[in-house]
Amino acid sequence: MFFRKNVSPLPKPTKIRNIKELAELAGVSPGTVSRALSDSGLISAKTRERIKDLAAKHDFRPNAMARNLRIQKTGAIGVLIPLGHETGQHISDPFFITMLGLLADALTEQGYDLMLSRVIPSDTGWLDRIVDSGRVDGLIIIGQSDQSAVLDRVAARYRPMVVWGGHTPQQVHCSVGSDNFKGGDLAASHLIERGCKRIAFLGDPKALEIGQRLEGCRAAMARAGLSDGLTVFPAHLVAEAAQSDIAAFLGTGQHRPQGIVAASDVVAMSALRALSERGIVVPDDIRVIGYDDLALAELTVPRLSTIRQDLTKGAAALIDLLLRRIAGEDTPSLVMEPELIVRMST
Amino acid sequence: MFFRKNVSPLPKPTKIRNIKELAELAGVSPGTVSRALSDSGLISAKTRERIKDLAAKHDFRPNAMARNLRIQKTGAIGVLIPLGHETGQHISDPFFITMLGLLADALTEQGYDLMLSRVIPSDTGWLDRIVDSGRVDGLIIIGQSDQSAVLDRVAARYRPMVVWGGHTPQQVHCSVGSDNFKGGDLAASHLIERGCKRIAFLGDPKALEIGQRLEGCRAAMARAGLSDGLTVFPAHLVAEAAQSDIAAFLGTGQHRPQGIVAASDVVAMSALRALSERGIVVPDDIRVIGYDDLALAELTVPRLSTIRQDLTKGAAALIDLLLRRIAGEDTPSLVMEPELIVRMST
DNA sequence: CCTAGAATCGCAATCGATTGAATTTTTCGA
DNA sequence: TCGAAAAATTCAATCGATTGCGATTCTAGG
Repeated sequence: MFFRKNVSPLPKPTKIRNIKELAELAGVSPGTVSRALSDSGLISAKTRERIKDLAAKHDFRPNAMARNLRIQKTGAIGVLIPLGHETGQHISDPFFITMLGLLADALTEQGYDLMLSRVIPSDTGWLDRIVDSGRVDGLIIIGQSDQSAVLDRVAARYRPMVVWGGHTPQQVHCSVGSDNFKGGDLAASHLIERGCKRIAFLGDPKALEIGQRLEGCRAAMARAGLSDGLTVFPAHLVAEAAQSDIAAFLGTGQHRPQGIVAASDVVAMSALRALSERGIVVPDDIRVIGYDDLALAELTVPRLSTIRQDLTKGAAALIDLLLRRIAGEDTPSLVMEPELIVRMST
Repeated sequence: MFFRKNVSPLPKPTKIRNIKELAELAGVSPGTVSRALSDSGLISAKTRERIKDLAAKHDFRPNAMARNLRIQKTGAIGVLIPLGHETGQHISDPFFITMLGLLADALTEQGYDLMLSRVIPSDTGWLDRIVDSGRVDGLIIIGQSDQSAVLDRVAARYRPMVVWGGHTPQQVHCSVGSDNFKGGDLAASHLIERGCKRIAFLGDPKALEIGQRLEGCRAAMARAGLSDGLTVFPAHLVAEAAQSDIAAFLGTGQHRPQGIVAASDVVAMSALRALSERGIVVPDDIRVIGYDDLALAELTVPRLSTIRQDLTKGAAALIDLLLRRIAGEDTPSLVMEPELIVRMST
């Protein structure tokens, strides 16, 4: 590890620092410049063009902070990732980047900046601090984690906030997500159809969404008269940890499950590898189904069957609802249909 | 897909909107409140505590925009992901989330916000616009992509900017990254040692870093007298695309390579699956080595040998250098040693 | 009890852009 | 050519917090 010098930079000609300087350079008042730059109809076309050209020539752009203060808007949307149910979790989860990428694109398109924060809720006021800081015009929260209470409390006083995750009848906050209960049901039903009688659920049900997926599995098992066949293993979402946990779990010889419902594709991937290393063949010996249908699901060996959540549609909905809330509207939550994707692992 | 109503929210008691209101409520001047809240020594301990308590009781936090304007700082660092060499690329690459997570943690710890932007450089002024918008105190750019010229030009006038990626002797901008040439050399040498005489390089060398890795491979091959044994296949970083490309490439029967150097772990993953589906056994038939050593590399079947870049150290260095640049220092670039990690795929 | 000097606190300018109201300039019909 | 309406521009207040400087209060020594 060593340092290398960079070629040294060049100086630069004088620059316009604010709207006032640009104004006296153009021989008009600051107000006129402001209106010209913002395409106000109150300015004659010729001076507007003149000022715009001048601004372009000096590549001047009005100060965003000053504008924000006056307008009382920041032009930024906060995207929060609460890591409550899993302290010390590093988001190695590709789910986040997929969602983040979609949000970043859509927000940029709408002219908003994206402020990213990972929050590890130490106390109950973490969300209030962010809301009251006045740094964002609205908030998108990815996953309730185990913080539903906090979300509900804040949602009661702060409108421009939308949450990706599960939906419960009594919740106050506006959410977007797939029907996790139905998704879990779909997954378990699929395994049952394939002949599985003993099924393991891998995932930590403390997170709202995952708990709902588990309930869905339970319902499917009950319907099939297999209520006793479901085992829950609260595998962590962290890939490395899940790895050894799953291996240990599957070591329980004769009661080995015939099917695995993983709480996410990443957990499923961990399971696939653990199984492969123990010489257990998927899907012949054990069938595995994931959740999310990330791009990764196509890359596993064998290709992963999974429950698809349409993240593209989800991201679009999150932003649509948020913008409407910023505009003052009171929007309902959105629950999307999950879809069973059958590939090679079941 | 359907909507569900949320429970309606409650009203709230009157709230302090600014420092002035808090001041008259406390019977002091706004200036005093400001000083009290910012722990200025010019205020007596008792009034300071009194005001702080009052602020806490009304959970009042001074407006960030106003503060920013006055202080001439935003408290935010921009993180940019240029997607130049690959139009339409969706960052499904776990590399980004790994880096982003590390940066988010470290920046939060330093009291900075993180503003994320994905940029698809349409013209040559994309970076100037961001710099001049005045929305951030500094910039971290992840990967030069094919935009080195733009980076150099802007670096000449804008100091608080650090780039993750490759380093060239003539570059103007400050960069942090591993020695890609040496990394490529390491990868190819390892395969050569294992007996490979025909090696394929998978990755698009238009991106600076990847081009350097390729050069490293070339050097290793030349040293071993195998200059003719290297084939380059410009596989896209996009997982799905890489998939079919790689499969097509490996269909070229008798000249099939004995080893594959993938430009990243994600590309390597694609290769592994393509091989597996064609019944080609790794490492017996073909050896595969990746680059990055992401968490994913532990989850592939078989576990992926790879060239490790210490992203934790890298992220820390990016931020350290950036903060020093913000403070006015002129920092050199940092080149870290890559490390060969041998697992099961070679 | 008086006063120098330190400890607190208030006053008012400032950051840079926006915008309603006032003012000046232009336009155009009579 | 005059004057009123319309168009263009200027003026000045405002957003909310920070901070140098001046004013006031307090402390303590003589």
